[in-house]
Amino acid sequence: MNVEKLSSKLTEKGLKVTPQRIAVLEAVMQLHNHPTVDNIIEYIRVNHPNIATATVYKVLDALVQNQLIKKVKTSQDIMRYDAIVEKHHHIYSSDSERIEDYIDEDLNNLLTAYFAQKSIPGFEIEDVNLHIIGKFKSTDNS
Amino acid sequence: MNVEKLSSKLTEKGLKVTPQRIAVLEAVMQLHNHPTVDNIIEYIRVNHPNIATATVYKVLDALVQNQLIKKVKTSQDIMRYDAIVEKHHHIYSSDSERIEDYIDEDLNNLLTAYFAQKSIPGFEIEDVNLHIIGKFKSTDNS
DNA sequence: TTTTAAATGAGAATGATTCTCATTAAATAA
DNA sequence: TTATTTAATGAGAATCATTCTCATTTAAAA
Repeated sequence: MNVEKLSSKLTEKGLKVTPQRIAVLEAVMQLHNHPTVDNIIEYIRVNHPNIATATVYKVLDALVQNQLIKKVKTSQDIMRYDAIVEKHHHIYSSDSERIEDYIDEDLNNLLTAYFAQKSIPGFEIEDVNLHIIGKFKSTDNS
Repeated sequence: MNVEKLSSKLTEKGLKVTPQRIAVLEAVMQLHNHPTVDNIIEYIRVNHPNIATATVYKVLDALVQNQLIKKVKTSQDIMRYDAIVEKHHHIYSSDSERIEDYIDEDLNNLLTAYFAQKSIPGFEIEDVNLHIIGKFKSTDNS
């Protein structure tokens, strides 16, 4: 995604367009493996060596607030981020920190239908997503 | 759950039975709201004022390793724990840190059936659980 | 342009978690 | 039961991710 498109995403949300915000947004989009803040900073500093750590954190917060990216829930105390806004689920490795996206329209439909029919008393559902835990069999990356 | 039962849970896993481990296990079981480590320490120190912070962390790790409790995935950088071992899902408040358990046998069956029929290439599923995000309507606690 | 309000940078501060290591205690063997 | 062994605990320091502060800079509006 080019700078113009990234800029317009920010503008659409009423956010000021700054080089730092472009860089962070681009980084989260390029780093497909649900990057940590460290991953993001490392990526950005190649082309943008002076960006402050606190700036990256503040930009990430702003992007999350405006739903341009999402936080990924983990069982660790470091935060990870996700640039995919399309409805999807996550596959978690049980023997590494690998997290993959899982897009499955049938599953979405199944869950939507299920909760259309079965509501939870005292609770208004806004979103549901499945966490799939297991082991990646292949050899390439884990 | 009494001390004998808690002890035998530890023994079954090959863990030494210590007053600290009993106390931590009991705390996580008593505190039903997916407590933070701080919640747990505060609870324990009432009857056990000298337990060290590091001990609580170490005991929690040991209990998680031995599957007597579970870590709860969150979008925050503090860890929360869950003493329920029964298969269940989680309801997350979108406007507070409240997390509730969601037990639904029909949903379990639906998901099991779905993934019995539809496998994920290169991945061996060990567990799936649903995260339900939304708003609690009631007034009591949120 | 000028103004204004917001974003950034640098480093200090915070706070959850981990580490270290001497001491203590649980489980096992005698 | 007592001695032995091995692991767990306590205390506080250390670490590390994240947040805060505030002076400076910059984007966008006037």
